[in-house]
Amino acid sequence: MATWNINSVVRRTDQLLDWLARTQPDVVALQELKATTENFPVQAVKDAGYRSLVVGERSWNGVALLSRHELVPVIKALPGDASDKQARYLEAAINGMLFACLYLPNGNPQPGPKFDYKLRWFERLKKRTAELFATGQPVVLLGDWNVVPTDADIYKPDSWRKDALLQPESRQAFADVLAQGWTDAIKAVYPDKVPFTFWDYFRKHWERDAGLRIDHILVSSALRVLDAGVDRDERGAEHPSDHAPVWAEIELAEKRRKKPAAKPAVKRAAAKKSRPAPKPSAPSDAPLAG
DNA sequence: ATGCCGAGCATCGCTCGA
Repeated sequence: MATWNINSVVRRTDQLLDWLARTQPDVVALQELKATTENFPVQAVKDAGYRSLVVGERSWNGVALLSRHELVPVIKALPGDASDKQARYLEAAINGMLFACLYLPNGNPQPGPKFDYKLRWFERLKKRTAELFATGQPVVLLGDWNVVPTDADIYKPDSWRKDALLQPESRQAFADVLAQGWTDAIKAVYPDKVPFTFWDYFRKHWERDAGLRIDHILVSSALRVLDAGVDRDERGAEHPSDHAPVWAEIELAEKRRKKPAAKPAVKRAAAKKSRPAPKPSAPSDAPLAG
């Protein structure tokens, strides 16, 4: 499975199709479609082997879930404020698991009404994720969280200190979600030095690997993370999104008791940890996504 | 303090993103 803030699905349909064909994730969460539901490339995605569930919006926002398997809609908006019409949240059931695709408000400039909206949205999200975790069912939260969780998740924290993504309130809200019991998939695989997921278009930040980690995959306690990573090559492509896809391989936690033998996927994850993070120009890790 | 880049559109100048 994977999550990708694609920054216009119309502008980058070809890149999306190439990436799907190459990496073949089972489930994909997309954010910042910048397209209405009608303008989403449903047929091209279908031809690539994926069903799609889209909550679009003209010009801004927009989220979608793609799946190779049957995809049952659960909710198409974050509960808690019927007046909030921004297309930022979507849940679907796939293969007995629940997938939530979220695009958390950016919140800049800060302070101000946009930051207030971000924090209110986060409070609504915390309620929903607490409900989902409490079911004990396998649940995955994927998306652009617009939060740099700690100073270790950004190239140079002091240069972004006033940004909404680094504010103590934003970080506390993210920590509150994690404290419900979720596992941060990237952090689980890279406990020491995490890979970045976003590099803005300015000042050759990509070329300098001056990035941020703001796209996150959180899994519930019914699931176990086998491996995870970032498809950095997509950020180095022609006319790229400013975000790279983040992927994770998971399995049901109960499987561990049934199959105690070591799995190759686990070995691969262990080997990956011992390597230094690749440079932007280096080929990305094998982009297999469960 | 600002623009830097890139995308959408009520398009050639603004808003938004992060």
